[in-house]
Amino acid sequence: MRKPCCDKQDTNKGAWSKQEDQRLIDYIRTHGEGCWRTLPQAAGLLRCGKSCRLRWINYLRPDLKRGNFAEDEEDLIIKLHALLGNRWSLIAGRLPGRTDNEVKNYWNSHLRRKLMNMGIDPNNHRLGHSLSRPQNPSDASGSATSTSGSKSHACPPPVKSRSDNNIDNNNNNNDQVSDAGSCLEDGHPHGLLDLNLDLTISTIPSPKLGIIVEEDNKKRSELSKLSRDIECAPSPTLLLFS
DNA sequence: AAGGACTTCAACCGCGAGTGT
DNA sequence: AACACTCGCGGTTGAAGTCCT
Repeated sequence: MRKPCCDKQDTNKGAWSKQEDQRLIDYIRTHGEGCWRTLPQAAGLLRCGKSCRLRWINYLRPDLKRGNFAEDEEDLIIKLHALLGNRWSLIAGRLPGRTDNEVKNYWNSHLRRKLMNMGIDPNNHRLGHSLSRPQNPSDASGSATSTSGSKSHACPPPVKSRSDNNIDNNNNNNDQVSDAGSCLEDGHPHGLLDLNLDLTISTIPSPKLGIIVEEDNKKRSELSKLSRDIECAPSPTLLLFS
């Protein structure tokens, strides 16, 4: 049924060359983002649109802040993960210059382990006792490699809902924000947590970022909406980092 | 110095949502 | 209403780099 996103035999795969990067940058500079399906041909790239989009978003965008995560960014990711679970794009939306892929990788390679070292279960942000039931036998040592890390969900994602619509789908529905075991699970009656949801590292003002800021505001309102619906016990990490 | 184990991160894949026809 | 198509997301993979013995 679904057409493949690209004609696989005619496309390059793997690492991008400098020339490819330059072509993509040049094209987007003159024509702007969007229409990823037709972009590769228009830009003279032997890549599928998806690949171009990913390369641009995760690597070439001029507003990207590359390099190590600052401590406040780490704290914010941990807080937001406690709140939102593995919604990397939402989390990244609160970190100017960071991408969902970057945040996801950083979580899996650094922050998971950091939390585990602190005796906090990175999946549900609770202290000790619930610390990782091993997801697979080989992971029982507790060492979190990035790959096994991303495979594991101590609190398995419930019904998979890609859109954040279920954020809006309120009330009588436990899986509002339950994937990856945010603090909303585990059946305890929770008191209302006074979460500070203005969880954003201040944005560097830039005219180029107009669209991004607008997008960010959209996500912010989603998040605020979410916060209204949330009843959540203070998770240890939220307490630790607040 | 060598090579195996482990870690990192760019890139790919498959799926679901949204939208147009 | 049903289908086709594009876009965006989260999970996963694998090459390259680093560490350890």
